[in-house]
Amino acid sequence: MAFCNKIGSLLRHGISQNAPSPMGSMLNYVRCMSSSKLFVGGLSWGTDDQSLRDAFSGFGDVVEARVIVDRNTGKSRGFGFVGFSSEDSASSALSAMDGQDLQGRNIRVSYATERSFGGGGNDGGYRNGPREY
DNA sequence: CCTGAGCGC
Repeated sequence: MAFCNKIGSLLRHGISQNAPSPMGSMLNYVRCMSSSKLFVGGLSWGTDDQSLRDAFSGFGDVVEARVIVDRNTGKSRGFGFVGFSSEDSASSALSAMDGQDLQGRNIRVSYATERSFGGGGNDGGYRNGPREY
């Protein structure tokens, strides 16, 4: 998995030798399993989980497909996540659906920053500079 | 009701 090096480099770009919080440092260090998860942005307001999964299910086995909605209003935020069973399917779907049209809107597909480590320690502030168009 | 950057508790 050569992707780990690339993603790891991107993630390590935001940390120094010292980390303010121990848990936060762990979040930064171990993040090597996001190779099969995709972040889909620029979705239409009417796009839901099923539509997202149906759109990506043709490129591989979609393990997880979720459109993020606001917790307060319950409205669609316009972006979602798609998890594949293999990296090959993920990369295939990424190159195939990135910048394409979905439900009348141009979507942006990129590797997602796996949240993992759920618990309450919310650092926030990391970004995957995927590609400079 | 309009909206359009952005990473799921």
